[in-house]
Amino acid sequence: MSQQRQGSTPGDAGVVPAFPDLPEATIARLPEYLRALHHLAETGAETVSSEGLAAAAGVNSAKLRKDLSHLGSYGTRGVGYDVTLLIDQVEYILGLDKNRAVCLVGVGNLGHALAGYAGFASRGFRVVALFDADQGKVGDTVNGLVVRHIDELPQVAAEESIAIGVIATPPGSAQAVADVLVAAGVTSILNFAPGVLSVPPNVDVRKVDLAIELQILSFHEHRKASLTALPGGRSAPAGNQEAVGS
Amino acid sequence: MSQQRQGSTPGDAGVVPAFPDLPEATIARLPEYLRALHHLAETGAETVSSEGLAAAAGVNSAKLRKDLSHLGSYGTRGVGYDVTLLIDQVEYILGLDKNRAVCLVGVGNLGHALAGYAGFASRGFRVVALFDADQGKVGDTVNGLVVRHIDELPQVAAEESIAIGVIATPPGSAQAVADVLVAAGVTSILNFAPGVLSVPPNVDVRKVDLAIELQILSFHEHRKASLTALPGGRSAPAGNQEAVGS
DNA sequence: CGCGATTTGTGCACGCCTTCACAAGCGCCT
DNA sequence: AGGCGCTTGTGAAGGCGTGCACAAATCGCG
Repeated sequence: MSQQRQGSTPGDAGVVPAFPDLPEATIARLPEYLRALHHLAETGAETVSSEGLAAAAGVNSAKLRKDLSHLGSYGTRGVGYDVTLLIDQVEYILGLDKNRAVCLVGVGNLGHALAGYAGFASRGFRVVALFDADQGKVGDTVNGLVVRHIDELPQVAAEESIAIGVIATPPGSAQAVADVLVAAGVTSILNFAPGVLSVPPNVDVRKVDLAIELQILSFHEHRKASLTALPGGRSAPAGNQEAVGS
Repeated sequence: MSQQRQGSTPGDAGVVPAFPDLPEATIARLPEYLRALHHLAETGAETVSSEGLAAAAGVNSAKLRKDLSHLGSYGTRGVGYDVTLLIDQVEYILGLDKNRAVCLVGVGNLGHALAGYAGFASRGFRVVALFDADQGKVGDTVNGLVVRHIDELPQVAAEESIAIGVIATPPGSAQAVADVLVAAGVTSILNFAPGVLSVPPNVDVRKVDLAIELQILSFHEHRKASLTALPGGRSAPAGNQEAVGS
């Protein structure tokens, strides 16, 4: 899955959450449902069946029904789900009704692209500040935002009440940046740098490693190649003799 | 998990794979182990214990041992794992011993960054061709590569024997690009465009949606906020009366 | 007003994955 | 050469997620 997850602040034991504790797998699919719902709303659909929404989101209809049932009963039997009602409900659960401020650290190759990524703004996230440790980049304007030095992060984070930080630095700087973010009160981090981040248990970290995705695809290429080589009849690549040999 | 997965070509039933069919969860972790191993090798370590490698990769030691046991016995009891031997073995399994050619379609904001992403080259992937449908971008040079028109994709893919394609186009163009890639013989696709791709069952698709990651973090922010609101004693956000009401 | 068509919500079983706990094996020290 | 400590590899148990299949519920029509 290529992401870290942290504990769930069991500090004040005894106080029951009073918040729908959805399965992680369901949470990970809600954004996909939301995207499909917005697409349906644009085409003027009033209601959707679980079958239709499931197809639009690329999942099984039974899975979708079970996922949605976890947030309550928002469908009508015999009819389907009210599109706009469901959109509101999913956005509420995901906390997207509040416009969330995000800061980005590391205005390199990737950070530059992330700062201008339209998909963030269109889904309720505002990138409100850019930081970098390189004085040569401080002062540059990227997508209408001025790059500030990372030393200003604590002050800016407090002013703008930033709760989510994105790390797009080289691997060597990632842990130090994470420490600064945590010290500044950031409680959610999206990390694009390879490697494992160490953070306090109340901070959530999600990791996206672009190279890992390619490596997983490479494995499947390898598997497919070794499969088609045998029945196909071309020269098989000598199996795995030099690799399996003890 | 936010990714699609396709069937496993059960066409020629009866022919046994003769390839270690690892659990998907294990495969997804192998790249992380590999990165940790390379890091250890750079520091001059000869061997690692499962405990040490697990810590470096951010997982449980029992999980790591079970994962590695699926590829065979490459550890020595009482000592640990030979770092270089394990690197070779994991790279062989992932198919990284062959230098894999990758093409990238969509040289926009994100595509520009991906074309220059150092993490690809450093892990055995060569971006050998860039494509775009916009004539205004065709001819530009990005990271030493000339952007070609997408109509040239089939020819170039055949010449360079490209098996992996990366889609970094706007959502509306993603399906059309996927169709072109599949027709050109590409059998693995890494898709950065939001939405569901429809491809033949022998093609593997992995999806990375940057906004989805933020939305998942937003959910956890929402959850954490609603948890600390109750015991803390500030004004609770009125529960979910307008949301739960039928 | 009742009936049938349709679709949601869910109990249940199955399979995958994780985690624990421990036997088996290896090297080192005496 | 023997024993001791350390580490791997794995059997078993538990938990989580998926998918099936069906009862419950709603709408529309006659």
